Amino acid sequence: MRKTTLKDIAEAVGVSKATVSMVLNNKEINVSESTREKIFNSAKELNYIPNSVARSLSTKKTETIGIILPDIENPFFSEIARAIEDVANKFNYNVIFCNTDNKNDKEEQYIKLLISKLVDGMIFLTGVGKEESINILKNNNVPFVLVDRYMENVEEFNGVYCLNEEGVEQGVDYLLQNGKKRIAFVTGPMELSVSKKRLDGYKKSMTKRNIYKDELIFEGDFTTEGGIKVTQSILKSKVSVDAIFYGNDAMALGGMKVLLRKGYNIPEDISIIGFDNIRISSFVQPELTTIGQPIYHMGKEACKLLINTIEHKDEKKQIYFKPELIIRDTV
Amino acid sequence: MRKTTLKDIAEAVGVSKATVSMVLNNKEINVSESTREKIFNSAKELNYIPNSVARSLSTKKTETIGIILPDIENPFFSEIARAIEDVANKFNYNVIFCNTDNKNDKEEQYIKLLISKLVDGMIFLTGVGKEESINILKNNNVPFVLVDRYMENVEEFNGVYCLNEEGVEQGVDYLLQNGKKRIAFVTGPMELSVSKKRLDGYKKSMTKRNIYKDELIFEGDFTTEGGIKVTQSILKSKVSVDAIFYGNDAMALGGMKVLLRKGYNIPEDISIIGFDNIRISSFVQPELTTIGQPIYHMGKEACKLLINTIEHKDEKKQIYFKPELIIRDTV
DNA sequence: CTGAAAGCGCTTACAG
DNA sequence: CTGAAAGCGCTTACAG
Repeated sequence: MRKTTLKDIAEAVGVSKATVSMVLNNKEINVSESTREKIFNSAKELNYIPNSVARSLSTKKTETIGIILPDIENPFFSEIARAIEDVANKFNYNVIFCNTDNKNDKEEQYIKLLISKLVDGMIFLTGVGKEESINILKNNNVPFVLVDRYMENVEEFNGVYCLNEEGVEQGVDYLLQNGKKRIAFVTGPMELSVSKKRLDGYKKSMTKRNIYKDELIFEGDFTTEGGIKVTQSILKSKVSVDAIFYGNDAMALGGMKVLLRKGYNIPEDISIIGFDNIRISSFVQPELTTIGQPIYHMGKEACKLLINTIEHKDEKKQIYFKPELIIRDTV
Repeated sequence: MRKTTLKDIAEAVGVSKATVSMVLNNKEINVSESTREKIFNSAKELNYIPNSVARSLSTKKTETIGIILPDIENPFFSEIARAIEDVANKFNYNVIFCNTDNKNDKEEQYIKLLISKLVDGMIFLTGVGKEESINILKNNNVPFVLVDRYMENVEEFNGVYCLNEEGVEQGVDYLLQNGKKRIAFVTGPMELSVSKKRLDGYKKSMTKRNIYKDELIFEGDFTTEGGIKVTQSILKSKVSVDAIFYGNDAMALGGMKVLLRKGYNIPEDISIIGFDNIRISSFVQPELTTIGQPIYHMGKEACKLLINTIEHKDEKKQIYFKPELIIRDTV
């Protein structure tokens, strides 16, 4: 059984394909009420499902946006992805996700794939990437928005950002207020611009008080497994610490697990603070104190911004969000 | 700047579009080595990115598969989604995700959308859905595979299943071996076939020993928030229990959180067991004892099965996985 | 060795 | 009120 096409309906009703197309797309045209009705009925009867590939070829629009992210399994990204999908859907767009694992070559490959699929725009949830990628996008005139990806000349691009430095400063201040002095900081992968920003916030705060020490810095990888490993090596290193500031919640969760298991009481023996406020962080015991990003909101705004530029070609815009200290039980 | 097309290359090199197309697609044709080279060079120079929408219109293939799932934010689904994407990618397919929140109308809407986009096949990670959906797929000749969606006549469909009943029986047995008698069971939403299967396993085990009681059954919703709520009401209900078997890990995590917070020791005061073995369940303290599904493996096989039917139209096949008791710290 | 032509299923000026 | 025709950018028989 062949799929039904516009032509089938046109023949069934006895009008041209053009008329059918315009009627089904609710274009403002003069068609008698009776043929209009016949067309709709016939479409229904024949179970017509329009071929949007054909449509896209002629309109150059696909109503699809591409999302480039490191790993959909990571709760931060699945939360933000969900937000993006929700608003995309509201505006009748749908979404293709591409996991890059923060690999540059994968990113470039996916960008080309998405261009070849004629996506109407892209959102980058990845903090790495060469100029090269951006150039491909520019050359092909595809609108895009960056999320927390810091570039040289930020005003040239649509972007949604969180004030990472300030967030970390808040956290360090809070730890200090609670009498902590030896605050370790666990960074994300240092090739990510967001890792740098967060570390900068820490350095700034600590240096200001003359208590900054290189030995308190540890490099993690933003995963829970990574948080476990780095915490084990902190313990092994014999560096004395009374608090650990993890660059994100996923690592903090791993860290808590290790510490609890080794018999530490949190926060009595050691304080913990994270960054992100992913959903699960309030579902563990003790609940994780963290610097909250408005994750869902950021995703929403990123998607709105993208759709706006797709549809109205507005000027470039940057949106900044303020992270917020979420006081729970680990400090 | 207009995007470059086959025609541009053809003109630059001085051959026909057909030749360019065949050369770039590495078709077996007789072309002199020199024109072949010229074509590749020109394509590179002009930054040619093929228009796969046009390609799809003429080939009727999109190299895209659609995934229907309840919610990408749910760790179980993001894990399995990632698995699917990994193998899809290996075979040069890519993937569109659609979140249905287990709503029938959303599912139907997405199915039509995906058909209109000419996806080559679909994977259903959702346990609800009417016959209707399946009929649309059949009528449009789109291959699909079901994951843990139990239908009347299972042999008619490609499917990947986990032996849910047996898994739960194993868990109950293990609890019994550990001297537990008053084992509460928290189901998922009862409209999901997988919830029913798991409850059946529990009933079977308990009835066999004559210790089944209706009052020990509670209905949850498979989310962590739901696990928190249901656990609070179990505590309030004053039904005495010495173990809680949660229908999935997400609820078990919520439950553990509530119990720990109320001062219960796990497993001394109460035993907990989950189902799924999502990644995070080994990252909490105490580590969650659970019935493990081979999540990644199931996703992989589902995707392989789909691609196989897309490319070879093999006969229908069902793959069954055995869940496995993962002994950790909560029993 | 290579090209002309038809076709995939739509949309969109244009014409009457 | 409605239709004929061109075009979107590819692929694929077919012809020579």
